[in-house]
Amino acid sequence: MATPPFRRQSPIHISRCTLAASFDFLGDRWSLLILRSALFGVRRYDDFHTEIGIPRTVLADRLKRLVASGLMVQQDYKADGSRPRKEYLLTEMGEALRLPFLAMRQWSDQWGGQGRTPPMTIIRKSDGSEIRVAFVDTEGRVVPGDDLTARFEDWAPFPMEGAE
Amino acid sequence: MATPPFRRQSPIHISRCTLAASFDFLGDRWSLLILRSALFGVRRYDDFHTEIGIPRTVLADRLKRLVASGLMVQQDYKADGSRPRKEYLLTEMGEALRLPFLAMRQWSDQWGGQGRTPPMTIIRKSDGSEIRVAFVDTEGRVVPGDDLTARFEDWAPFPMEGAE
DNA sequence: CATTCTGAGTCCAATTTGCATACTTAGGCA
DNA sequence: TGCCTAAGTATGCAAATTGGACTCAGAATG
Repeated sequence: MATPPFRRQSPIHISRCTLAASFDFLGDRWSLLILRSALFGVRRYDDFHTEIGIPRTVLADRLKRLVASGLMVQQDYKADGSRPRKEYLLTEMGEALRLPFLAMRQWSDQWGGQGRTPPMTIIRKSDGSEIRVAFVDTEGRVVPGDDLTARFEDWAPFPMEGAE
Repeated sequence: MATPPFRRQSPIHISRCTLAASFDFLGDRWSLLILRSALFGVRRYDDFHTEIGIPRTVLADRLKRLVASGLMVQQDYKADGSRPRKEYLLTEMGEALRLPFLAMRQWSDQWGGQGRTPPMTIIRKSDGSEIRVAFVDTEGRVVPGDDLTARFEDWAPFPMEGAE
C-alpha cells in the first residue's frame, strides 16, 4: 500500500466525512472494548464490567450511547432461578463492525504480536481453510494494495495512492 | 455475518489480546482523526491542527505518542523561504492501517451515510473498477461472512459464528 | 413473611484529562 | 534590527473518568 503524496488538507472535509463521524462517536477506548466483547458474544452488564474492567458509571453511559446510536438493543431475558433482566445485543449495524474489527485484528496481530502466532484465526466453516481480510475487485478477486487509487465524487480520478 | 452465541467471557482474555491492546493505545478520537488525515497525506503540525480542530497541547501529546509507538516518524523538511521544520510521516506500520481504516470507512458509508453516494470510492489504478474490503480465502477469492468460524490456538475449532 | 442474595445500576468526591488562550522559540527575510 | 511564521510550551479552568459506597427489585431461602 503506497505512501500518499504530501497534502495540506484531506480531500474530504472532516465535517462531511462519515469515517470521521464514526471515530467521533465510537472512537474511545471503552466503546471499542465493549464492541469487541459483544462481537465475541458477551451480552450482560456485569460480564462487560468484569471482563474489561470498565468503571460501572462509564459502562452505563456507554451502553446507553451504543443503544441510542442503533449499534445495540436491550432485550429482556430470564435465567431460571433469577428475575428477568436486560441484556445488550448487537444490531445488524453493530454486527457489521465484524469486518473492520477483524481487519484491525489482522493489523494488531501483525504489528503488535511480537512474532507470536496469533491466538485466533478465522477459518471457513466448510473446509477449515484460513481466511483473511483484503481488497477485492467486483469479480471477488484479491487486488494488491499498491494497485489502488481513490475517486472522489465530482472530481477527476485522484493521483493518490492515499485512498486512506 | 452471523450473530455469535451468548457467552459470559470472550475466548481471548483482554490482557493477551492484541486488538484490545491496539484499542487501548489508539482508541481515542484524536489519534484516530490524526491517522485519518495522515493516511490522506497530511504531514504538518499546523495542518493537523487546522484540519481537525484539535487543541495544540493535545496534538503535541498525540504526535509524541504516535512517534513513540512506531506509527509515525519525524522528518526534517525545508520549504523555500522558511526555516527547516519537522513533518510527521507514517511508517510502514502506520501505513498498514489503511486496510482497517478503509474497512471502517466502508462501514461508515453504509450505515452512517444516510443513503447518499459515498464521496470516495477506491478504484483499481489499471482499469478504474471499484474495489472493496472483504473476507478472502487462501486462493484470493471472496468468502461470504456467514461461512466463517474462528479457531483458537490449542483449542478445537470453535462453534462460533463470532470470529469477532 | 422477613431476610438475604444478585445483577444492574446510580451517587459522589478525588483525580485525571481536555480545553482555550496566551506565550515562546528559531531561522529566514526585509 | 526587527518581523513573520510554523511549531510548539505554559497555564488555569472545565469536563470526563475513577473507585467505592449506595440503591433497587425480584427470586430464593428459612
